Amino acid sequence: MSEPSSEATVSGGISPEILEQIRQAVLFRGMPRDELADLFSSAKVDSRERGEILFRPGDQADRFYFLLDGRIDLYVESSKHKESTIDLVGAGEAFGIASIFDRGQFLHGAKVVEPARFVMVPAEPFLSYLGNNFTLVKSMMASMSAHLRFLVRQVGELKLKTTGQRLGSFLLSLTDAEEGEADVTLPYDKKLLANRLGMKPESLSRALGKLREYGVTGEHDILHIRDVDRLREFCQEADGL
Amino acid sequence: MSEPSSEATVSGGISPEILEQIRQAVLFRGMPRDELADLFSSAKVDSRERGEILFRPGDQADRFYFLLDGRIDLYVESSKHKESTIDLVGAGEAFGIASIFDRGQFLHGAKVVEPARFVMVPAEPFLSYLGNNFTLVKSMMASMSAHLRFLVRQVGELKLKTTGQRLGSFLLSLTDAEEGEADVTLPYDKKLLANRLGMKPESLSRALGKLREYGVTGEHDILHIRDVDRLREFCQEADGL
DNA sequence: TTTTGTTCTTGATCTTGGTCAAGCTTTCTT
DNA sequence: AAGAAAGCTTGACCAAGATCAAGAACAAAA
Repeated sequence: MSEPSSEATVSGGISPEILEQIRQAVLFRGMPRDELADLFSSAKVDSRERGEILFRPGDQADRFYFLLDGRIDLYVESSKHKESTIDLVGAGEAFGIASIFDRGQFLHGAKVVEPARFVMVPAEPFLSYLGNNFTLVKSMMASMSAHLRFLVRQVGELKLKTTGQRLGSFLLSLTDAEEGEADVTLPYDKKLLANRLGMKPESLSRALGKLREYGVTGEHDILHIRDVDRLREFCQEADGL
Repeated sequence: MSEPSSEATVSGGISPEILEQIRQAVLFRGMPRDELADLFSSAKVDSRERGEILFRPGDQADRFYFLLDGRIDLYVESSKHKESTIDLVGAGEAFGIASIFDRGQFLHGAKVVEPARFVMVPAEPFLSYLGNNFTLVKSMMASMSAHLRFLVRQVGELKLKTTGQRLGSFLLSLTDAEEGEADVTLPYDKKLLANRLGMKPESLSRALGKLREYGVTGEHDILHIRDVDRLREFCQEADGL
């Protein structure tokens, strides 16, 4: 199920439209257009179908990616047969950047789960460019710290929260509402979501059932939270609390 | 059980001996002595007893630490009553650095588990110094990537390994041996280790028992691995493999 | 429309690891 | 040395979630 496979669509340079899209991303926000063009001069746009693998954990990390469209599953594997989703990245996000600083090996694999169009950026010119641009350095550090925070949280949640609480926390992360009611739309299908949350699809179903007691209703991928506070309280409560 | 508490030992500047010790650490390896002295000019040496807390998750991150002696537990908390160890740091390691890039808040808390002597470094002068030193920037990025790798691995292990496999992987990480037999010494007591591995002390005991079937013997904190390959195989095997 | 395949849910059962309780060392106090 | 307090292990039980199996809802294809 899925191989590196031959290239599907490769267009040479980067169009101004795409550059503009990149300039909207947190990481490159507001960079001068010409510098950005320079930085991405050796980048390539490409696209891949569902199931294809961009790189595996341990592959040589001489490049990073910026996702224009679709969705990518970042995963680790324990054996050939079992893999676990670390994060799901959507349009407008960069991925694989941290790996190029580590030891030239990708920390995780990347697999297409929704047909994806992306920019592939070679590491070398990028690295030498970084030396002259401390602003970019700082935003990269901030971005890496945010990833650290994300993972630190995830480790904490895996260790001491139930399936219901993990799902609840995830739902809460989808809304800006601080109190009262809220509607959220699940950003990807339940099989992916289950894996992302470290559980089986069956358990996700049951977790959703349990949340009904706490005011979460709805069908398909659109859910209604009757009381954000109430749900938050449930998600934070420890057993003997 | 533990409060920020008043300062125990605070000596003004940083002695040349300590600077030399810092210069041995990965992060600052081989930096010119005078630059290092400059960088740490506003740092302070301090020490704290077991149980004291250096900072809590969410505290303002206007500083980072370098541990000279002792041991620190980096943790997250789900409620007031439950906390989970993210990592245990030992002498010669820096901690809290990533947080200062994020949003000025510590990602995790830090609690002394073995009487600790450390250097506290204010963030501000450090940050402005970074702008002129790309070498340091790169080693910091590498260090943050290493942390990311550590956490990515941990998430993967928590999601798809059993207690026995997690303990086995940890033991393997303590030895350089690629094959044959090996002796390892547990670096901290079993209660801490259990929490670090995301399980209860009772489960750690039983996990150790299970590993006996795979050639792990010994008493107290000194263990003998009869065959590293055999253990590694056990740790990587998925159920249906 | 019927067929086929996919996603999601539900139920029954089993495994893992947590909880509670007891006992055994080892170490620290006094 | 005696007592107290940790640290560690073991056993009995329980609960959360995985697994297995079946069925419902829905979508794409014939």
